Amino acid sequence: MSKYDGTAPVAVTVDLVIFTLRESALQVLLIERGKPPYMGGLALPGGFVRDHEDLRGAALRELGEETGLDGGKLHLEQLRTFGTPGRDPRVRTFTVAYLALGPDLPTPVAGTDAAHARWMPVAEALTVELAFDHRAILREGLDRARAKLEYTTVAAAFCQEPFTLADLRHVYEVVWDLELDPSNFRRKVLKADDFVVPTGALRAPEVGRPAELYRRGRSEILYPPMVRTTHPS
Amino acid sequence: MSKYDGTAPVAVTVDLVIFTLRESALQVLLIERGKPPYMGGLALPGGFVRDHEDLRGAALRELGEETGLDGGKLHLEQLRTFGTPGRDPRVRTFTVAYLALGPDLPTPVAGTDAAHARWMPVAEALTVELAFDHRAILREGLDRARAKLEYTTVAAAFCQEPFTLADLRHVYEVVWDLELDPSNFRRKVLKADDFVVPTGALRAPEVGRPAELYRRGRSEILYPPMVRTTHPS
DNA sequence: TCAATAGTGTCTATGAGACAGTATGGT
DNA sequence: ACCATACTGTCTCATAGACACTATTGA
Repeated sequence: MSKYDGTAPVAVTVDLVIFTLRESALQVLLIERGKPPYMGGLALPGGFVRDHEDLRGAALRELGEETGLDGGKLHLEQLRTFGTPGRDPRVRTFTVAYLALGPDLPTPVAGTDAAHARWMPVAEALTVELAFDHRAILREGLDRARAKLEYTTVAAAFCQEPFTLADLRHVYEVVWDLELDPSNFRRKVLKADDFVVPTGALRAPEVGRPAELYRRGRSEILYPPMVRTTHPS
Repeated sequence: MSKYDGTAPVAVTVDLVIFTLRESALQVLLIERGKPPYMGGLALPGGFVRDHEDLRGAALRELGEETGLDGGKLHLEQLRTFGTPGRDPRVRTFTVAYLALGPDLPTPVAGTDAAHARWMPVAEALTVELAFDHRAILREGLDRARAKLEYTTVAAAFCQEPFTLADLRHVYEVVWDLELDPSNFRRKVLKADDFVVPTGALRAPEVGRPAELYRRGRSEILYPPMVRTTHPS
């Protein structure tokens, strides 16, 4: 039996991997750190969990502070907890990572905590140096997002309502970095139960035939799943 | 900017949802608590994360202490972190839940921390009262295990090597609580790339034709996935 | 021989990839 | 008229469910 009682000083934080689609690229929100350690370096947004706050609540609060947005409208899910000793040089810190997905979010507003926040394409963010173990967290967020497009309807979380099937297809194409056949994609999405619901309205693009508009349906799972591989043999 | 620095007293623990197959039932390891709170009540095994230990390491250590088994041979993955204020009446406690899967594990040995540990069918464990929020954690562990059988090869983690395809099929049948067609199951498993590898040996059952024996293959993902629904239409 | 389980083969329905063809807007 | 994109339909192939059939053991 250990004499351990968990009273050694530890800190618990939440860190956010916030993805959006901007300019046909998957982008992640990063902040420039205003204090040590890693002062001036780039990091995922996040902060301490407060006394009477649950984990999701802390994530929602940080989301609001960093993006100026009502987090209640975004998809938010817990990713994983990171707690390797030494990941924060100051004190033993456990961080509960969250993944947030949303449609083209506003550029963070000056005069708030988010003043030093900016969007960066994920492909680029994975190559630059990030504070702490944030690169690994980002990597896991990306893997999770990619995987979840397959068997859930979260792709629609990237779309501003109402949206066209082409909008939705672009989400898959950008996140998975491949091209999908428009007609097969359409057949699959419309056959799936309550993935999207038609509004009856149309949207005229810059060129070409106007497209039907949809909203997100009630279903959270996508069955049969969308397949990423063109015959993995 | 918050004046918060995370120095309020908090504890970080790991809790384990350990599943095995015993007597054709999915069972979970529970301990009888020897101290308050919930003294005498049933709970998931777990304990404090130590100073120089990472989260997975803490989970492996607890696994060894509770089951007397080398956790390195089991499947172990992080489930989710629970930290709602008040979930532990003593102090703000965050618990990182882990899911462990293994073949028919030994009954915990007396004279260790595991002296008050016992296996209980999951169906029953979900109906009895458990300490803290352990029922919710157990529920998530079950959901995760069920989901992962679909698109990963973890089902084999429940089988002692070498095993027959019938053994493997029983895992699916017990965890999913349904019956699968033996021949279609066989075709699917053998067609999947490196799910199982033949040993060439046979095992004679109590009755019937001897079955070919297999070991776990290298693949962790199962593609195409095993489907649970008989045409969800 | 029968009972019981392992393993093989086949028919059919469904769904995905490929892609031709039609519809509807702007210029 | 033409172009670009939305949408529809069709052919083919791969895979899953259903299930008949054969194989191999012990009683």
